[in-house]
Amino acid sequence: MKEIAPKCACEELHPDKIAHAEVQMPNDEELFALADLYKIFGDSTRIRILYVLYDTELCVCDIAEMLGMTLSAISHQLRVLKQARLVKFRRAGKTVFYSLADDHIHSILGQGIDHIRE
Amino acid sequence: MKEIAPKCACEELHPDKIAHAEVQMPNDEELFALADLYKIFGDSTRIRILYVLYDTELCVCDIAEMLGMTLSAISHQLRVLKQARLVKFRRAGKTVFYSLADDHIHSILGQGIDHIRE
DNA sequence: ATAACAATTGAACAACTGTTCAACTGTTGA
DNA sequence: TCAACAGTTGAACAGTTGTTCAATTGTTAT
Repeated sequence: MKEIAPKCACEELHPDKIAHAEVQMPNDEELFALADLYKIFGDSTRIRILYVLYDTELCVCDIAEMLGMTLSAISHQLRVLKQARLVKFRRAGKTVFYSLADDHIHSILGQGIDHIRE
Repeated sequence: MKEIAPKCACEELHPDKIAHAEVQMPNDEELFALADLYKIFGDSTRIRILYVLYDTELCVCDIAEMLGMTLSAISHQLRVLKQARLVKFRRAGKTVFYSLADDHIHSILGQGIDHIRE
């Protein structure tokens, strides 16, 4: 547990609370990783891509059409989603089909929409 | 269900998949709201604030001290968290104590850290 | 080979975001 | 009333991000 050097007067009023909070706090590495994950979901284009892939695979062209955006814009975002391992892909001839990387992504998306609708 | 006008050749190969995906997709309003929520979590300063508040209330000064940041920077981010209704606050004399808005935020934070650690 | 098509990539640009700094508000105690 | 302190706010700045455009890759069919 890290020692906190009190610099403001109010801090001395509740050092116990600070100590307690420090224990619960995940380490910085975990928190930065978590922020990075949420950052991916925090863009409407990317989250719309994830939802159109919710239960099917689609090619880049289809996604662009459904979202009313250019192939290039979608491809750039698919690259981000690919690097974050949120989607996987397979090539079939000229066409590349994308789909969600695993069931875990489903549950995150499911919880997300539950939160918004409640 | 929206009609999709096929513009690329590959789309005609699987119109059934497109229709299916369209049904599952939440509406745009919901998706933009969801992206906005994730955007809040997608900043390391804000997510660190949320985690130090995980099981206690703290004043702005304490949070700044624990995160090694200025009062001003923390105050700006607390404003964002306040507007998103993720934290609440109470004033006690010169000091303002912040805490998580409700238990629901706890469960979101909990799922987040589970995902990173698994 | 060559043309046509799906998709990717890099550079450039505008829009957005987070921190800093300085000025300010509100509360307390002398 | 005045000084000290906790916190807020707005402007400015640098850094980041998402889209567009043009050029390019890779695959298929002729």
